[in-house]
Amino acid sequence: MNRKHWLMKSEPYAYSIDDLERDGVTWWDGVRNYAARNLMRDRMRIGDRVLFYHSNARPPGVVGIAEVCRESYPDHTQFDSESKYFDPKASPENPRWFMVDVRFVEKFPRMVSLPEIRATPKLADMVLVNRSRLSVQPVAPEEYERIVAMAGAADAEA
DNA sequence: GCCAACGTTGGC
DNA sequence: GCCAACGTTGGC
Repeated sequence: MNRKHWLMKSEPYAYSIDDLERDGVTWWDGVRNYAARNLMRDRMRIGDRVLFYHSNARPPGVVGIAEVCRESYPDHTQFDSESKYFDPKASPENPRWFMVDVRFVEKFPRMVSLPEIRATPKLADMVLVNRSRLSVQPVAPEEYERIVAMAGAADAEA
């Protein structure tokens, strides 16, 4: 299977891995960055694995795994004038922002923190380390497997 | 709470 | 199309 790997950031105060475990599935609304949008819209496929990252946490880090379970469709919050994600330039006929759905796979036995990731030479090329602001980003297969191993998790690919 | 990095907007 | 001003992300 040609599964790809991603990392998606969420502030745990807004939506945490525990929220995803409770909900089972969630839509990934609110992405308003073109590079991140393009990855969701054009590249993400059902079955791709997602490292779930808690940003703005102390410490920040990867806390679990999710899986893409619905491919890109318009993010409805762009049409909602009450939403903080409202985009007046978007319309249902001409949507600008897209999202995917992700399904809970597992919560790690322990977080793999950003300081640990930075301290791991084989993770030095991660987008996370080099382009800190991208909230949806690709992860190399070997990076994914290393982080799963560092978390003491069962092999999520098995 | 600060602020560096960097993405976006808009005037020209 | 450039680039200055501005806004946001996110680590610390």
